[in-house]
Amino acid sequence: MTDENPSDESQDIPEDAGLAAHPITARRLEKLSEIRDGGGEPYAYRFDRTATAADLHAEYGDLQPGAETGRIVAVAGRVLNVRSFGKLMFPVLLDQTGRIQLFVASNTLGADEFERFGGVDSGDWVGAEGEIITTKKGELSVRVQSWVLLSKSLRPLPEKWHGLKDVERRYRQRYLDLIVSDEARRIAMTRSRILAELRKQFTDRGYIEVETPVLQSQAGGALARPFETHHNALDIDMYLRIATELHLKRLVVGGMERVFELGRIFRNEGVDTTHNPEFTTLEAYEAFADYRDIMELVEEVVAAVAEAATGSMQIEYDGRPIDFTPPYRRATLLDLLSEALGESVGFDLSLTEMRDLALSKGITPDAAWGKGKLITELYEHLVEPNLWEPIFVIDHPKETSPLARVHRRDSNLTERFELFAGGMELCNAFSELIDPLDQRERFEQQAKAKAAGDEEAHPIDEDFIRALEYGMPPTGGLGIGVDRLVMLLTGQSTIREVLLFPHLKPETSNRRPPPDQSSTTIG
RNA sequence: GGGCCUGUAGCUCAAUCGGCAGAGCAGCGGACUUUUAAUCCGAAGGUCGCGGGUUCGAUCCCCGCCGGGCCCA
Repeated sequence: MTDENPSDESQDIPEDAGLAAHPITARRLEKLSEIRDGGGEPYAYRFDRTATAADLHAEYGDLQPGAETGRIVAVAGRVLNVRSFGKLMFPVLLDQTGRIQLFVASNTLGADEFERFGGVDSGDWVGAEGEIITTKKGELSVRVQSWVLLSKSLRPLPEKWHGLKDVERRYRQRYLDLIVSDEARRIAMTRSRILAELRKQFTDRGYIEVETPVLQSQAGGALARPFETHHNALDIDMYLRIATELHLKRLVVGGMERVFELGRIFRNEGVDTTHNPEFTTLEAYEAFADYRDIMELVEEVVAAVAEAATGSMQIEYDGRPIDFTPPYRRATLLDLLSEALGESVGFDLSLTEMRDLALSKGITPDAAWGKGKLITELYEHLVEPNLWEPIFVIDHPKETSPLARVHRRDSNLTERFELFAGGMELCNAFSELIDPLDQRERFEQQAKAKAAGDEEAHPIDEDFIRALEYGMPPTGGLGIGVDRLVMLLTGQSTIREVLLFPHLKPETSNRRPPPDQSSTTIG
């Protein structure tokens, strides 16, 4: 969304006048003019790089101190800091692959070029060409024979040793975080590898990757509040999707037997360490499969992704080991609950008995809750917090699973599973509900809840029912919470660390007081 | 939504039981041809998040607001 309101105070970071107002940035503006006055260009158009930092360390990492290779390379990167001596400088360059030191000597470069290099500030982008050598102390370096300023930096970098600690600024100005934090770069790279491996796993199995609408006139496929927006030309309210489920299933109806979508969804709810308003899911649907087939699929995919991300199926999270080697334990929700309670619980209990049980565990049941909801609440309170090793929790109550197919052996239950690991729900999957008449009934129940004030209740999607009426093959479906998977595999305890740009409240200026309402004139 | 913590120099952090706000690093000036947080000398650098109140005097106490973190619902 763009904000065209010119009176908005979002521009609290000083532009030109502000940079001139502070000695550090003023000096850099001055250098910028000096470069231009001397006929130089502080912002280059391109540079021919012949080696990255990682290339050099891989090829020449074991040279002895004082080595000369005779090989000339051109490197490029951001100057992190410059250790400067009288006629020598040791700038450290950072590129996407890592660091490489430059060796800048007056007698190699010539007095004039050496002096010009003296004007380089930390943060500047520089390209340099020279021989690969090691210094007396053995540091692999490029002995600069020629260099070019690629981009002048006008702001100082955070301190080299402590880096950027201010969590808020690390999120708001992720570019700075990426410059100074190896960990921030590592997480970003690992996330990319995880996404790539997920894609590979599904495409290798014959799944077709598709894209379905983000903007919808009705948001379905999950129980959540959507973001609302408006289509001006059509003059209709629209919603951002809260799931990709219903469109993907339409595609299965259309005969696309294996489809998946890896994409962003949006839920209008609170923000905490595991929730961001927009997040990434992978949903996959496979015709002729049931939830047991999907469990096998998930085991293989998760294990492969763990291996791709960390190099191993055994990882550590929050100081505790997790082993992603298949197969994973499978247990029904009712068995797990019974185990936690020390007594057998099931739908044979009366509603009253179950409400009393809930009350005795500190849960205050809502009048509208049926047995299924009570069981789910008890399970969430007593079982979920203790799940750690990968486990498939299976056969959830029908009442709390409006999109899953009824269990073939128990009409109170559905054929559904959730994969838990490291205390987090990673996947949710079902034998999909393909009976259009059953689906309509489920929707109608949701409509009643909605009428009763449940804002997260599912709307009736007539076209989806119509699609089912044309006939959907038996299908197993799956949703993976990609951000949580990334958290687990990168060892992060908050979702904000695995999102490059996590949601934060807008930054507002505190430089000026808010407009005085009494003096505001409204036309 | 509730509780606790938090915002001070470019960065990382001190301090002031209410009385001229400090350090390290960075930056600036100087010395230095092999550094690895280089070292040494010197001079600088502040809207103490924003607004109000109490007070002779507020960065500190009180109220409100804004942002952030953690825990709980």
